[in-house]
Amino acid sequence: MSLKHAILVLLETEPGSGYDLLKRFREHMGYFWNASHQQIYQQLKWMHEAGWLEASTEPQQGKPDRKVYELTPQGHEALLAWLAETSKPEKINDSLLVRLYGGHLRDTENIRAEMAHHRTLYEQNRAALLSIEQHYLALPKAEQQRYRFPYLTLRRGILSVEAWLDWADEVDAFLNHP
Amino acid sequence: MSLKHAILVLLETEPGSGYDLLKRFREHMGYFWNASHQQIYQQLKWMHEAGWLEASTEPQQGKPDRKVYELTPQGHEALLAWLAETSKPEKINDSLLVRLYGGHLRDTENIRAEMAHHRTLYEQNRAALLSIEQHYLALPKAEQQRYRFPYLTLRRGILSVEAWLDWADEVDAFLNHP
DNA sequence: TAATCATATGCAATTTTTTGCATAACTGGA
DNA sequence: TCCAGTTATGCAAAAAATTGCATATGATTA
Repeated sequence: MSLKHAILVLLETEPGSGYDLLKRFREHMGYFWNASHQQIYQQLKWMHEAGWLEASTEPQQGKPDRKVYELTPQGHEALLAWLAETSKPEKINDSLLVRLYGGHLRDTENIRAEMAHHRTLYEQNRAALLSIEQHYLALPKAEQQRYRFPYLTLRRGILSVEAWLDWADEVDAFLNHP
Repeated sequence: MSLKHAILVLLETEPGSGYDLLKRFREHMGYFWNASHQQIYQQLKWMHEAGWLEASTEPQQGKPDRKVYELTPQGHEALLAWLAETSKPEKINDSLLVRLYGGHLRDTENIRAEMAHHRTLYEQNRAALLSIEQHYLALPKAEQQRYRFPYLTLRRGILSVEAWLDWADEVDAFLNHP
């Protein structure tokens, strides 16, 4: 219900194309928001038709034209209205945990392998997030002030990934002492 | 894509009605799986038509009949096939963080109130999870062994909620020292 | 040199989820 | 006694997300 609003937040900071948004979701919001390119282009189309966004076409040689979107006053209004709403708690659907819940039906080796695979992904993710944090902490105070809210979301990502890894340690210990 | 499989896992442990499943999701899987009653009844209908489930109708006086579902051999097969698949990382879409990312457009009081509201929910959740854990730890060893996989998912819930609360402390400190 | 990855966009069909409505009785508290 | 909550199920429509397909070029790498 709020990919539209996530897009509004990103475009309010800086105008961009669908592809730009895809990269921003992946690079800066990967921990708390995920969207496919199809989803993004669909929503941009809808938002443009609804008058939330204005599009300007940048011709490029050899490649399809880049469509750069930015907020209209109506888009800005829609964003402020959404920010004023009361939010519902996050809806979590984590299939890894469903699969572990049914662990008695599985081979322990299979569980171990799945955990190891996810651990690798989480460790890569942690490294990426910590590197972004280092970059932020090296900024002058004025710049830090500017990115203070994105930084808070980054901290959430870091604490969350670390909690996952702590849990994975518990699971490994558990699987080794049945 | 896997509410069907979450239902299979629950029904494999113990047959039940749609309403039973709703309660089990809420009470035991609330941390990692959420589904509405409409969604559950729709999926049960599909799964029954697909031959994954067998239904028996328990007449009740005054109330609509209770339909108790249990796995057919095909349902069991579908579950095992799903458990053997390699799983994708969890898809997280957390609107609270999108809203915080755009915090510069908001009133600090509004952010504080939203955080306080979610904190209350997480604290209640933590208390509930810790109480289930105490219950588990009081069980005789044999019973603990039986519920070892659900217990691992419970630990995930606990670590995860605690990480959220730690983060909320950071956010509060941050909002008080701008 | 072939294959893959990154850039850049989009349609169409299907599946999944959400929202709104509908029914009906029992139970506990203000 | 009324009101809210719990038990118990479901349909229909709309919105959102996924999957599969389609196009086209430039850069890197095996």
